[in-house]
Amino acid sequence: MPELPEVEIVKQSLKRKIKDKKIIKVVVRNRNLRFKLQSNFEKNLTNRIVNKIFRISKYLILIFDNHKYCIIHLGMSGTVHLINKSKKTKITNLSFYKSKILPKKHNHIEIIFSKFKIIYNDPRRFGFFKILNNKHEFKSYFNKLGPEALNDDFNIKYLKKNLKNKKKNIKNLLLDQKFVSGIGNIYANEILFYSKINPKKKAQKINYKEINQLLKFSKKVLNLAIKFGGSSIKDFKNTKGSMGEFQKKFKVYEKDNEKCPRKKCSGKIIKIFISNRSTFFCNSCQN
DNA sequence: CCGTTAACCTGAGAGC
DNA sequence: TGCTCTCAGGTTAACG
Repeated sequence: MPELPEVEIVKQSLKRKIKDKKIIKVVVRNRNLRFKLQSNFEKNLTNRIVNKIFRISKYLILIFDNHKYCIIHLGMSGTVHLINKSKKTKITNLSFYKSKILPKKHNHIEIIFSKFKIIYNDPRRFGFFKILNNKHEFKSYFNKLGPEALNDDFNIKYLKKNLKNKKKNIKNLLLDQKFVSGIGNIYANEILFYSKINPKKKAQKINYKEINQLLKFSKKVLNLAIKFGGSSIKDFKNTKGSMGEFQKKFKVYEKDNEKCPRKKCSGKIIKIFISNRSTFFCNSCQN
């Protein structure tokens, strides 16, 4: 699920449900996520009240009443499900996989509250949960991340200063979380299309006009995706408006062989691989 | 220091 | 039907 907009939607949904609620019990079925789950994980969460829940780039962060932190990363295939205890109804289903029924064998963690529970499901196990003991650990954990794409410190000054010495292509740079955090493969492709920049272009050759375009569309595309509830989210209830439909707005992602969506462009969307990641762009207007 | 590649995992879909 | 191969929204250790 895991680019910034999808994680934001998960956060919003969770926040409404679990803020100020007490965790009664934690059940772990498989500790072998991307990093082995800490042995004191269950103990650290049990009987804790969730005081705060927020997001940093692609990470979810919970702060408990004892001032400890739990950070969550969804990896490639991690999904969070809220299930009401009484009716056994699934009130959210943030599902990457198209199958309606979630394979139970990948329900690795259950966090149980009094009236409902949260299930973490992750077939590929690239996601992880980690307890941080205090503010210092929290700060040092996140200081390796670059500015978040939606934040004010991802700005013209930052790009002017930091693009000129980068020899790698702009697409890889947008995916580099140490350079800018929150953007993943879908939105990197989309942002470059809107900005009319070839994904193979060397970052140091990005000119001033393109810097402005990149900034403008990074923020526009991510905000629009949040507005539409992220991409590929199904059965998403308890939210306002039409949600989880941004995949219908894709301009280039998985649109190879289609005509360029720009009316005045006669180009075609082509697919290439850049560092083993699928890359989609118009062979005419993204030069 | 830099940039690229391989590796971590499972499941879906294509091709034979 | 079943086998093999490729690909998937992420990150990072290891390498040149």
